[in-house]
Amino acid sequence: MKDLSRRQRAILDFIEGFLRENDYPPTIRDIQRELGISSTSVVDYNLKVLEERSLIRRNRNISRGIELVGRSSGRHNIVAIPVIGQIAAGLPIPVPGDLEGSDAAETIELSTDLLPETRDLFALRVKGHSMVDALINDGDIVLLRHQETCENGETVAVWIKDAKETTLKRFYHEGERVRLQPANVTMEPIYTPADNVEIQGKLVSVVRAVV
Amino acid sequence: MKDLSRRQRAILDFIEGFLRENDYPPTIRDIQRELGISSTSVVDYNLKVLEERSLIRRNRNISRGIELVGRSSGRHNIVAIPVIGQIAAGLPIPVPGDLEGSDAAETIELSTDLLPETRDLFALRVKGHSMVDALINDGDIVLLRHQETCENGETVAVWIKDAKETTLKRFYHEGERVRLQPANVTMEPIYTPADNVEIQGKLVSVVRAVV
DNA sequence: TATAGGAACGAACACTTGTTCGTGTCAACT
DNA sequence: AGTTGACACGAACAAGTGTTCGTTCCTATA
Repeated sequence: MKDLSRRQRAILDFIEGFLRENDYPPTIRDIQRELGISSTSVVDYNLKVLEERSLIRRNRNISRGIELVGRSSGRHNIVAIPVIGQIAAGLPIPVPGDLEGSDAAETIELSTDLLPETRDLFALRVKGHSMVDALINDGDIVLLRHQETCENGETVAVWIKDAKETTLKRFYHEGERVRLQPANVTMEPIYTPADNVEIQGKLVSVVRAVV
Repeated sequence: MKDLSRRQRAILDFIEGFLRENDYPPTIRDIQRELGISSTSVVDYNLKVLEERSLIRRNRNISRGIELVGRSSGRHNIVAIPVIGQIAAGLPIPVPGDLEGSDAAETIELSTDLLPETRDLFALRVKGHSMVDALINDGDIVLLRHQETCENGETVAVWIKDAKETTLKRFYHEGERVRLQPANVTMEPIYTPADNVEIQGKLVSVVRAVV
């Protein structure tokens, strides 16, 4: 494939920047003015070239109908997940009261390609070192999906009633009892009666920002 | 603040959805058609109301000049970081050859509020369990900033020459030797001569998508 | 030198889109 | 009944914007 001309690259860059700034695409005349091109038809000509190489998509009969195909600055599949509290060994985890309250205190934004699905998600900040056996550190953010049951082998946040603590383990039904298996393969599982645990949510992702 | 009328809420919802679909804002007539409103001036009237409550921003003299203020579907501070390879105990990590090659194989998108800064970043997928002492699991993605020196206490990817392996540890200069401290507090540090290590990059973040 | 095609030019044209204005409806209040 | 204000209507207008077309410039190739 032939290289883009300098002008075509400049147009592409401008569109990208414009979209980043403005939330709406530029017009042909915006491009013309910015690049000092004397005619709109030149812009149109070059846009057609860009379109043929499917670097952009153009929506005819529509003003400002330019979309970036590479979408590196276009629309993202981003979800904002509310960080509704903390999770620590000795505390029950907060209940996702108003998942829809979009103006919550804090949110974490993740692209959906990291997430199998995005419904019923909430996030908690980990306090303390009680979950190092799940390879989760103090200060990490865990993403959970709210659910009260789970399949064997899923990692879930469970409240252990008699010990009065929350933990993150792989969960296995084994008849009358359950096995809670640490993610860290070198550590031993916990066995406890099935009615001694309450599943709080399923672990979906862990994000650690290193200071 | 008074409630929005049903019509105003419908308009707001439509704009939001349209923006999610289309990469460009709707026109007044798009809104009119969708909501079955008989006149563009009604839409204009209601948009003015929405604007007064600063739920949207309107760019006059510009077609499709509607921007959402809540920006829940607006522009995000998202960076796409290239996943340039794998990191494993026995292998040197790949060098970020062409960081600018935007059409690389895979990228991971993160919002910048998780990242102190976004320059020189690259990502590696972790293979194997050799980094559990840094609370990093097989399959995790580590974000590194390319640098060859570091401050005491920073977690860095180091190549240990005589052992011929890569590891992620907190790094401390201690005179002639260096101390490599696992993140897991229960594990012992490694001491080795300073000229036996090569710093590959500084750990910035860890992302784990749980299957 | 002649020719062809890529790239650019300028202007006119037509469609798209926001704005305005006079009017109408309806409920709440005086 | 009269008044007011929020909301809606329809139509005409004006500005914004994409498209088209004839033309020119330039370089490569025969």
